[in-house]
Amino acid sequence: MAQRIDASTMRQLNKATVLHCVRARSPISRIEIAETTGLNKATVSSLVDELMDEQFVVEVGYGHSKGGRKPILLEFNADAAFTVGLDVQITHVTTTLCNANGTVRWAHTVPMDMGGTDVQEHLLALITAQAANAMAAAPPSPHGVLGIGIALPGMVNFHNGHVYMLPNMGVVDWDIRSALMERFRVPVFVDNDANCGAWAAYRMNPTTKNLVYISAGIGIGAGIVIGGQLYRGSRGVAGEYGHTTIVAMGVRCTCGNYGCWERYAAEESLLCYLAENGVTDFQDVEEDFVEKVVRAANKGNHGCVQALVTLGRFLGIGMANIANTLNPDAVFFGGHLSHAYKYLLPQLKSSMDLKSVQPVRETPILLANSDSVAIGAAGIALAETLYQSDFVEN
Amino acid sequence: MAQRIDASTMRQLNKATVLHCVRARSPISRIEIAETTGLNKATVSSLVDELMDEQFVVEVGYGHSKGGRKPILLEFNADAAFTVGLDVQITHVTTTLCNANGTVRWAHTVPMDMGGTDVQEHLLALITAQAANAMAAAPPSPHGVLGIGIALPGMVNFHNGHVYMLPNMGVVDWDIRSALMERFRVPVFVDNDANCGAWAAYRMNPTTKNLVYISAGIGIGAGIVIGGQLYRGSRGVAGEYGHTTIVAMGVRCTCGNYGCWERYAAEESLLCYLAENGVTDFQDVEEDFVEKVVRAANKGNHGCVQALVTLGRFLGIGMANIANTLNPDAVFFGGHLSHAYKYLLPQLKSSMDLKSVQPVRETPILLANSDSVAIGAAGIALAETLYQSDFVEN
DNA sequence: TCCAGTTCGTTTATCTATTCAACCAAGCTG
DNA sequence: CAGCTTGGTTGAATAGATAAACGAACTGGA
Repeated sequence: MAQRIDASTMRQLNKATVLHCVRARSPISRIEIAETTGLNKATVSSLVDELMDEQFVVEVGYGHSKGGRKPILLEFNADAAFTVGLDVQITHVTTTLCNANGTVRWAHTVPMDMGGTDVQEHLLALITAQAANAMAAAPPSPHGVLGIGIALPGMVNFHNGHVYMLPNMGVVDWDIRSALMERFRVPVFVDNDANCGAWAAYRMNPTTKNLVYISAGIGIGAGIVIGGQLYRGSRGVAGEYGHTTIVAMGVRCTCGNYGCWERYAAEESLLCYLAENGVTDFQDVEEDFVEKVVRAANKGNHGCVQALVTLGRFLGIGMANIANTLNPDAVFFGGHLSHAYKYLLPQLKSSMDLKSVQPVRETPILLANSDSVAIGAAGIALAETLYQSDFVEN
Repeated sequence: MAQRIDASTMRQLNKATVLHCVRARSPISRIEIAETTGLNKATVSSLVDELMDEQFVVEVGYGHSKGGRKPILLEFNADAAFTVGLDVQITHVTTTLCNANGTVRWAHTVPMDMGGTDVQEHLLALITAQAANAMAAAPPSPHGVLGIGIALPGMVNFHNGHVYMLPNMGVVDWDIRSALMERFRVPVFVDNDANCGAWAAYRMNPTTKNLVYISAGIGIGAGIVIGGQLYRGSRGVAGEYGHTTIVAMGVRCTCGNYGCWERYAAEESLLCYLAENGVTDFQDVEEDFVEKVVRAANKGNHGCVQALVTLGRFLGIGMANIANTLNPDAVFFGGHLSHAYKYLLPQLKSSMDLKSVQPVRETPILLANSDSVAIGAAGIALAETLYQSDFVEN
């Protein structure tokens, strides 16, 4: 229950509103904040004072006079606090140090050699070492590193920090969050990689309050942002689009069912389509598989182009399904396969146009930033630690 | 922007919290409210006073003493206000008068004869007459009838009150809300029938904060409740599950695409499956089509049973897709086809079990109440007019 | 029957945070 | 430089929540 409001929570909320306003519209004067938020200018002054004490807001100079005293311009001091974000993939781990605006201040990628004995111990050691590096790289700041966010390629329950399953890593039922919390003095958060990507997409496009981030690679997952908040579902596993049926009675999937989307639109599917088109250069989904296919297509290899077109068509079917059901402001396309966007995007857009109901036809499909998963992981840690300035709407 | 909080909004919110508490836990004493909400008992007393002035809360007697003064028990006065809800279907219109708890106090169903000349004028006249009847049937109450909610079978934008399209009625692009607002002195709200069903399902199961209501009949639509709020999407057309592809390169749909879910799991599909199983008694989707098939199945007609099983299987595929992607607390099954639940439900459950990823396998599939759409329409009108007690969490 | 102890609910004083109005600061315009 | 305008601060007024004291009503034991 709770949800009661007393004077101090009222102030907290208003302070968050002011901070949000500064963040969104900086540089901005106190008067403008008062106008946009509806708060009295006296209140704004007092809240800004507090925020300046906490060094989240700084005065950066004067604006132009409109016939009277010049306004003092305020800005969000993004370097007042940092968080660390890790993107754990099967082949490598990317670690970023982001400031409170989600700007990357330090980044590092190391390969992942899963050859070891105990996968879990290996993962823990790797994550611990990388996060420690990032924390050490943080410049001096008033609040330091607030937390660590970790994106994992599998089913993860954010709320309890449990891994349901990491396919391709052979990990099942693991309380990774507790294991990591012991190793750091700052809070640790774990989430699905697609959720992290979705969060990054939202933070970079704050007006896009409803969006879906598709992570297409070895599998297909999605992160869903609704009303400016990550929607994780009742058990934290929303967004498992990979195993939705798009071809009833279709090809058998590793999950035991038939006709799953990721059986038709993931990396391994591309391998099939290549074979169907007479391209036999690729035997396996190796490290730079997608990039190599794109390079071949660029050189005019017709089979590669055709395979990519087929893949795009099936990817588009699933995306149209998403547009029809969730009617988001935009769909972001990420994951390893997004490196082939040049060939895939036209197919995706045409599927969206053909397959979706009229009002959602123009749903934009946008290419996600390649390091957005790690940035999003850091962003989730930020949102969870820094007071919920995101609780407050635009 | 806005979202600022001052003393009076604080009080409003706390008042809503108290009302919510009374509604959820009645009969309840002031002390218990203070304990569950965290508010001070003096504050609770004062807020309860106000709510009693407004007659939303009444004292109903005394509770048992715990060794001291007996607590005064409070209850929500559900009959303090009413709303009207209409479920407009192709064959008939159901009108309900509901109190502030969503309890039906008056209901009436009239057939819809679409034979007339101007469909829109006809609809307006019918809706106006029925709603007026319902309002006249309202018993005397302190707040009277607060608003009217109308569930329409098609694509509707709740926010601007526009109809995108009512298939089977031949209506396109119609500002029905404005037309109706002129005719009443209370606010009118229009929404998709599935959204109304979803809202009713939520109000009857307030702990089920994330749910999907499937309306399967001539077409298939869904209403989505996320975090205790209806999710309508960016353009108000979320939930168009009927035209999601479940059989890529499958049978052609009326929408122009191939393999849409509602091509495999709506009423007309049942007709096909009947024919495939040698049942030729049914030529068309007439009034009581589904009921008749069920009756025949009950009498042991094997072809009818088989057809229903096949239908259930395809319905289940789509439901599993929903469970995988939205991971709701429950899926509610409504619409005309739900009359065949006896034959469909086992298939649905088995599909859910087979087709969905592990953590969502036990997602319950519940049969929706048959008059839930009209009740939900009234409920939406209530939520929009009565102060947003639903803004407040449990 | 009376009194101590307990619980429920109200009343009064205090505190916190917002707002309003007055005021100072610093610019522009003529 | 005077008059006006805008930006920002200060102090009184106000609204609402809380804490503590108090009254009401009940239980149980002597």
